[in-house]
Amino acid sequence: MAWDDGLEQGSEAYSIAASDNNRIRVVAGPGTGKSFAMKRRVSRLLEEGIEPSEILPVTFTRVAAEDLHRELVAMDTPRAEELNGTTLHSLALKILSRNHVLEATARVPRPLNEFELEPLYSDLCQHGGKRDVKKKILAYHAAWARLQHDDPADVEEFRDPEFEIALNSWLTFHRGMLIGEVIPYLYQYLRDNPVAEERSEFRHILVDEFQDLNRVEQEIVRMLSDYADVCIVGDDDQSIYSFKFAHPEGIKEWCDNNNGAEDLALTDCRRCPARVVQMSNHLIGESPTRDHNRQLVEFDANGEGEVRIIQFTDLQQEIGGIADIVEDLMGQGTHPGDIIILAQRKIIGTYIYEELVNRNVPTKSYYQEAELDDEETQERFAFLKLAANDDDRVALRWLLGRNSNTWLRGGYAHVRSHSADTGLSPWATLLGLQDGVIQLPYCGRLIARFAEILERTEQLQQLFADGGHQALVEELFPEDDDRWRDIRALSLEILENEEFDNEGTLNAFVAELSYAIAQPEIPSEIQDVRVMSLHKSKGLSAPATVVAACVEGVLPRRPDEDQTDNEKLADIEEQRRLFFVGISRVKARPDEGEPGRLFLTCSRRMAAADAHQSGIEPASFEYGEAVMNASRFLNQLGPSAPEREIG
DNA sequence: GGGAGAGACGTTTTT
DNA sequence: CGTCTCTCCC
Repeated sequence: MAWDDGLEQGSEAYSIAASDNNRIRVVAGPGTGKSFAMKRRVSRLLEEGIEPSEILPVTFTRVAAEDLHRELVAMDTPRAEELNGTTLHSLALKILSRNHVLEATARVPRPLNEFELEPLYSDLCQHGGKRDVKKKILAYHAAWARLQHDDPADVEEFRDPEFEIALNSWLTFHRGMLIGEVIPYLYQYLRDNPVAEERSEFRHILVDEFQDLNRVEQEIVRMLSDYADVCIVGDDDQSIYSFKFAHPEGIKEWCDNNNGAEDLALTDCRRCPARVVQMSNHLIGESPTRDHNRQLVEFDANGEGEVRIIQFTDLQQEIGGIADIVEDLMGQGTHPGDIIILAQRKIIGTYIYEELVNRNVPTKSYYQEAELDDEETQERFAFLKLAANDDDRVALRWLLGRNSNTWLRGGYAHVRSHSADTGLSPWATLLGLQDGVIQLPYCGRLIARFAEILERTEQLQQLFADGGHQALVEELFPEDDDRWRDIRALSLEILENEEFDNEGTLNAFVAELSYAIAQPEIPSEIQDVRVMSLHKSKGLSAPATVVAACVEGVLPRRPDEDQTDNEKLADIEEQRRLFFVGISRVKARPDEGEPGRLFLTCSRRMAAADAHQSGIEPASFEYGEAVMNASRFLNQLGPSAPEREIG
């Protein structure tokens, strides 16, 4: 298919795809077809013979990158197969792994799993205990994300230079990197090497969801852009990532910082039915902090759509009511894959998921998957890493300490300093301790534990030598155990798809598996009702959308008491944008009998324990139940919103 | 290095 | 309300 196939000349989407200005900004509201326009632009570049390796399409999530790739291939665009859509993160990991970059950064880009952070907290606990260590790590990330690192006027409350030196030293010694350091290290490398070949590697850069990038990410885009044409796309009305320090001002100021930039906009909401467009406009228009008045424009062919707002007496009723709605819709012929249910609390989403599963509705839950939540699974995975590489210092450190409250930090400190002094690896040092060649104080338990680790590791390596990857998977993640069913499935998938079984090294297998765990695949063929958070729903659309738990305390959540008034206001406004993102998922497909349906539900009461557990602060408690008011946002949907129903 | 008891904290989420 | 974390003491 040609890049301009079916594109009307002079239309907004056509201009975006066709423009050869070297700086383009596109502001595009929800449902206005920005992915479509981006796709056509990339397609044009490929058709004009630009090398795929010289085009860098940056997306916020890997799912979005895959979508772009798949759709281009489906269009039969020349060389689309070779085009790699990527997240800034995987780009950063790739660049940081290049040999000349490894030397420049002096750090190994081996990201730590969440669970592997525990011994790090313990080893650094002299800096104020686990809680403070976590806060200081967050402050360290925050400073990077906001590019305050080199600013002497840095006011970050929990910054602690001594701590950061100790953290860096721990990570250097253990040959690891925090996930949040990956972007900063790429930033430093590019900044310090202005003529690095990476800075002129691309001729065309396209960035989606620009409002969700933080400062350091935006700066990386700038540093990659000296020799490239750049097209950024975003919408500050959909900025919902303040927790990762997103810098939505960047998209507003972008044209001022890029002279001669062409400023384009997509305003026709081709996705949503008219009522939903009107309600979305009204909701976002009520924001006291919004500094413009962009409106989504209705797409007449979509029709009015259907909207219901329902309040239930308690959470059980709401969950049952939502399940009834789903069954009704399916009875009328709606495909389960065309229904999404958004709940901003995992516990509520999980109740809905369980109710639907009980009623035999095909359902999938998209809350953070937990392949590695279980300790036994963590241990098996750590052993796998160690069997692949006995100098995996992070895995070894974790395995040594895991059975102890103190992570055996006393003895380990001696092992570490001895190892640093002599240049021996921790593994070699422990072997020396075991043989009595090396003597260090307080290492009794450490040596005993190491003996177990050594035995198990040798056993696994023998197993691998005899039976290959398959034997190892069967040993570590045997069939019919829920705890590692997911990780087993991922392992088998890798062994099936790749030539690992005979060819690949154990190291390569472990790397693939780690990558797969960090970024679980989302199937492109959707057969199920999808239950997820509002954040996850970004980029999706569905003919039937339910937003559950539209109550004060959840949506909007209650801001922290110790915040300033301005911070509280900013918090509420981000929640408004979150709700805006949620309701604008609704897709009208009138010719297929799907008018586009939106259900906003809430309930009056829920169990106090559930409320506590998920951080819901209700209006009040009565007889062990939380009493909740309907969300203020339901009052701000304007005249197109229907009367509230009793559920 | 480990156990008992007191106190803090709890949400969403990307890589 | 229940779990995690920290402190104190052995």
